[in-house]
Amino acid sequence: MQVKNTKQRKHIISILKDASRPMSINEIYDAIISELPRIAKSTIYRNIDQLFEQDLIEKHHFNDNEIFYLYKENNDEHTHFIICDECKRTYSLPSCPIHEIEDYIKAEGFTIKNHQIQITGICKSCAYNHLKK
Amino acid sequence: MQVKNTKQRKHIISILKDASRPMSINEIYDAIISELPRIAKSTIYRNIDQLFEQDLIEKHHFNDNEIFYLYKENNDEHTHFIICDECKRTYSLPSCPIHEIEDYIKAEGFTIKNHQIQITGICKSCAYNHLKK
DNA sequence: GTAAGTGCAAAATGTTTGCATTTCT
DNA sequence: AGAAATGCAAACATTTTGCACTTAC
Repeated sequence: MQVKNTKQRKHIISILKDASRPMSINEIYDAIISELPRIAKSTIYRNIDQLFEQDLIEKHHFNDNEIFYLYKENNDEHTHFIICDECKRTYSLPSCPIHEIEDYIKAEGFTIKNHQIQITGICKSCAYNHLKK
Repeated sequence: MQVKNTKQRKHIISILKDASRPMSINEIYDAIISELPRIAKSTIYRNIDQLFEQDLIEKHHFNDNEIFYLYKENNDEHTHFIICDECKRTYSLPSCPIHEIEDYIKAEGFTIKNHQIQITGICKSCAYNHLKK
């Protein structure tokens, strides 16, 4: 099945590429609607599904039901992030912790397709600000 | 606000306590329906919300929208899970990969409050079923 | 007795699907 | 021209809400 490079698709990709953080369907929709006022949300769903199938984007779950999508190219070195609950700044991890247990998982006959890590807490500078108060 | 120990609540808690893996709303519903045929799903939603507020259960997201709930008491040893994209069965990890990098994170002055891991893929038996076809 | 919780139905959300039409190639 | 994608509306699925009734305390 051949993928066609429609203007809707181009817009969606360009929005995801420009984003420095994972975006939800609604955020993508809001970002695109001014340029393509007639775009249907189903078009975004279908494109997102396709981009995921093509392994061009990754899914990120944060708090609740909403799923956020990140263009993989923007996460080349396979970085994971820790997020400060207060200032929402992200800090990257020096390595992928999953790597450590990959062999075990493989040995169990499980093939990893995807993985995600969320670490939240309080960063150094927010903790410091607390002390000052 | 006082929490009442209704039979619905007791059943939900007992199902979660008996479960060795995180369960979805539908799984809880299916497990309970034979004993309480008139229970409404909204009752389960409301109880789950309450249990979460009370910090008795934790939420686990895997790849798609469904959220799975695990009784905290059952996860004392701090287990993480991997889930098969196909059969949705969960398998537990032998150790917490975050532990490995905890020292690094602490050294950076970051205090971890919470963390989550999602690993998805295809399990041994689903892969085997593919081969047979 | 009273506040909290339940069941039910309806509403609100979020996602998917069918189909006629349009757009890429 | 033909396959793939779109927009729209309707279908589906999931979660939340309003309300009269029931239950735990």
